[in-house]
Amino acid sequence: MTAIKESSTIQENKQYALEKCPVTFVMEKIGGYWKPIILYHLSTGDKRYSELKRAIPAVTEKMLIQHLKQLEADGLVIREAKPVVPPFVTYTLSNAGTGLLPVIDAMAAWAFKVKDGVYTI
Amino acid sequence: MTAIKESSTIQENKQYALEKCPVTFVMEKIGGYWKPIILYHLSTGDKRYSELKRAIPAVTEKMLIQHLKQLEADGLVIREAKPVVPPFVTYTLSNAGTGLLPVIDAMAAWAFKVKDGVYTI
DNA sequence: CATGATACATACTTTAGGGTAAGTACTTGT
DNA sequence: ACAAGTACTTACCCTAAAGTATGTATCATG
Repeated sequence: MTAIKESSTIQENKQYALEKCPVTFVMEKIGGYWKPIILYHLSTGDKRYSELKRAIPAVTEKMLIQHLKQLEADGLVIREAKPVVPPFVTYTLSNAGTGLLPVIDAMAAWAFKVKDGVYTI
Repeated sequence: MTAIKESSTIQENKQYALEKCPVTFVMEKIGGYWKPIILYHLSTGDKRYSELKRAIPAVTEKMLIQHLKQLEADGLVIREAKPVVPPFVTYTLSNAGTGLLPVIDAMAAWAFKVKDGVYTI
């Protein structure tokens, strides 16, 4: 999690958008290149850290946990660690995370409509 | 529209996410602090450039136009200019743009659930 | 004659987020 | 004794997106 400089216009504006705009609120949670993909992989059931890593080969480990930590902090996923060695950690969608799935479906539906030329963009 | 350096990992990854993930595809279109807000203001009917400017006081003109141009390039809004002086330009949601409204509604619904404590995050 | 309103454009700066590379701790297998 | 697998962490760099500031053309009005 990168340090945030307090007092920059960009942060104030983000704050403004966050309060004024529920869409921005959602995008704060699922924005970031890998978050939707992580959410997608978790939508079919809980996964170990290493399973996610293998499922998304293009992501680096730093980005993977960074996003997992943010998702956890935002209450979208639940981390469970068994105190064994080697470590055994699983990530699961929370209720809030599961509640996002319809949103994701709506987005996917629109994307496929666009790709199928329904809208003649 | 900022110039894009081709061949950077971040661009390759964006490309990857774009192809693999319809959600990322959507967020490419409506990501950016002001785009959802602009879309929202256009959802109630077409607006002049200056009306948008006044409706969203926190946005700078550079950002406003930049996002409007991107939305236009992405086929979400339609720009219409009357050849008069002073200029008279209106922006309207296209069919594709209108098609996004259910997505936006779904996002807003989730956001309000979260804020109402439905999910106990 | 200069000010205001319209709808932009453009050069320059800042910063948040993403990426690279390397290291940590602990155990099992060879 | 050394590599491999687990789940991370940390220091540093690079860039895309956002922001600042200023300029442009045209006409109407005081």
